[in-house]
Amino acid sequence: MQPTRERPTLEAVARVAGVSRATVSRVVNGSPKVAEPIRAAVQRAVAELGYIPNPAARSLVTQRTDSVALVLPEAAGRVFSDDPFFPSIIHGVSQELDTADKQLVLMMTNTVAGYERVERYTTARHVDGVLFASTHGADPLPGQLARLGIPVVVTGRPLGRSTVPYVDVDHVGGVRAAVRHLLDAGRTRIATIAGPQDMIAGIDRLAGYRAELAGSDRRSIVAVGDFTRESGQQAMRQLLEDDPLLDAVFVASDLMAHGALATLRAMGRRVPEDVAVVGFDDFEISRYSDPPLTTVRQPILDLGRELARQLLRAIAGEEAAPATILPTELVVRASA
Amino acid sequence: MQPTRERPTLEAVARVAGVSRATVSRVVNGSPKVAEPIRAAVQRAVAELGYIPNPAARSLVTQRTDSVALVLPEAAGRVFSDDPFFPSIIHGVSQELDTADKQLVLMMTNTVAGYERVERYTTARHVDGVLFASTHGADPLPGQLARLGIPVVVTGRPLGRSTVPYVDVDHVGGVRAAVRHLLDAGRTRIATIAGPQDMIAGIDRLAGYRAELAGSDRRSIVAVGDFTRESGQQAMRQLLEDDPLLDAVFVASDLMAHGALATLRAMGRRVPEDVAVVGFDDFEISRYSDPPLTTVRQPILDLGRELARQLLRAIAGEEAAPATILPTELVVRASA
DNA sequence: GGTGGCAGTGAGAGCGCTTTCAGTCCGAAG
DNA sequence: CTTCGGACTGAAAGCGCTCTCACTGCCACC
Repeated sequence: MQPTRERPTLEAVARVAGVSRATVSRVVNGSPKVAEPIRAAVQRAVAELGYIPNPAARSLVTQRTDSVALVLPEAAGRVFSDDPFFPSIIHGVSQELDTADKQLVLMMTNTVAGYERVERYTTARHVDGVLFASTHGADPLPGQLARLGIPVVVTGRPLGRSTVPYVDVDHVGGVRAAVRHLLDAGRTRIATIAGPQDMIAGIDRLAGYRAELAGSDRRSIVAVGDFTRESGQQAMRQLLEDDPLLDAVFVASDLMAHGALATLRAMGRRVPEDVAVVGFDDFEISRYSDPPLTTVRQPILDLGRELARQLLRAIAGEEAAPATILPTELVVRASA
Repeated sequence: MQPTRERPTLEAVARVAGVSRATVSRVVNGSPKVAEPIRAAVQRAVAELGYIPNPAARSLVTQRTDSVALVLPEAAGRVFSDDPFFPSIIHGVSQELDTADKQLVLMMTNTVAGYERVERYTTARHVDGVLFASTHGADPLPGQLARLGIPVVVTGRPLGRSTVPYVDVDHVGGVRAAVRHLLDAGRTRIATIAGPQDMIAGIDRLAGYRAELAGSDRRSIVAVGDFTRESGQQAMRQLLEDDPLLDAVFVASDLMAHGALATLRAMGRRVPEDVAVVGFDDFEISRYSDPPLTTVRQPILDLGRELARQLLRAIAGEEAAPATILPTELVVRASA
């Protein structure tokens, strides 16, 4: 429409303020070595012209972009159906980045092509650092970028030996508390619906279940799901078939727990009278299920924030902690 | 760590290929006017050096950034608790942007400071265009940016007279179908839980309810919520108090509908025998409620995609459609 | 055998900013 | 009254890329 009014440049501001470009630059970037009256004059000129620095020009010379990428695997529907995990991560990351005045570039991938795009984009130094959330298996990209000297932080302890800094929650501790709760309540046949065994969250939660059970004389009864509601439904059926007399089940995710609840209801089991159920996540929805779900709370928002914080630290050149573990906590409601 | 190996520049590639920078630039950008043998030589050099163009340098001269911003209001918890609306929008936008090889910069705001950041960032031409999702009331920023000549598209018909292009769903049509369904089933006292009246979605859905009811001899019974589960619970109590004999309720969002379901259960009403309930959204969760929720499906993913598509069109200089309306559809399940 | 025209290529001028590096100007010290 | 140092300021060199414009061959045409 409008002939896009010329955006003022440093040059223009310098002219108006009667100083050199260098001085304006110093004022804009808050250098301390500018005399007060001149600083004021420049600021007046900046305000008058509505000057805003051109980010491209700036990053061309500074080699910084003041933005970071958050890479999410766009795994089969999981990402954004009704699983609030990624949204919370995004939210947390965004909050933290805001305070540092950095931009958030979101990248979702599943296809090989998309993967390559991420690689190109990040190695092109289009961003100052990269965050990876919830990668399956042993993803090589984080390590690869790290080796190129690009700051990287991932969620979840990496599988295999990787030296990439990560942030995770205390899966094992949370699960053990959950299973202990079940044991303390006198439950004798405690089953579990585990998560995918190519993700650290799935692996660790199963390990926690086994570890706590090992201290008792109960045997383990295991079915595996993929964190989705359907898989929880399915796995619960399996479990009931394997041991019709089970009286408790620890489910490795809230969504699967809700699936399990549905199956139990369909099979005529009362919760918690016949079967106690404990989940893992503490999603909002679990406060409203019937019955409300006892679950292990993991601080996902904080996970996102911590993730960003560590990356910012690395970008600033500080040594990032190689590992940060956030606490989990059992939230007791009606289901167990 | 590693002394960040020098990234090769155009210059380096030109030297290796034995041509000028201009020619390399042409090859990299796919200009057709380069002789085949030279093109091949350049491509070989590019591959050999692992050359990736510096985006900052490029956008400094082209005035393009190949990225667009998506602005979300970080309204009181709503954004990312367990409401999959924004996640779906993001997902849709992201998909469409991917195919155009553009980057997605996510910006969340609620504070005035954040708002100003968005303004600075977007007017600094840090992005090629801006998408706004679900703004409350008559937000001035979209119009303001549009006036600066920056491509903008918003979700939801803007309140007030604004000329900003928008994408929305057919709220009224969907609601009318829902209410008609209730009427056809012989329900006589049909109430509604409306959404916030400072959002077009809230306004239009209430209008649809009134419009359809106007064709019958039924009177309207209205309570207002804010799209959250809690407000739905609350509003349902209100409604039951206002008219203990109501036998149906159209709820303007699925989350509120689930709240209403909880209240109805608590008050001893059977659904759908005593009270029929219809929601609006068709979130994943509504397939699993007890009973499964009859609801109006709105294609949120498509909304996001269309949003991005319109913006890309505008960025490409094509005339964007001033308004795009996506269809809604009644999905009948057990609750009505 | 000129003259045009065209396809392909290269030189060079920036895009708007940061950052040395070399002053300039003063007050303090000798 | 020099001399020095400190505190500022400005000139200018790029950062890596695109794109105009001029130029070189070459072929077609009269």
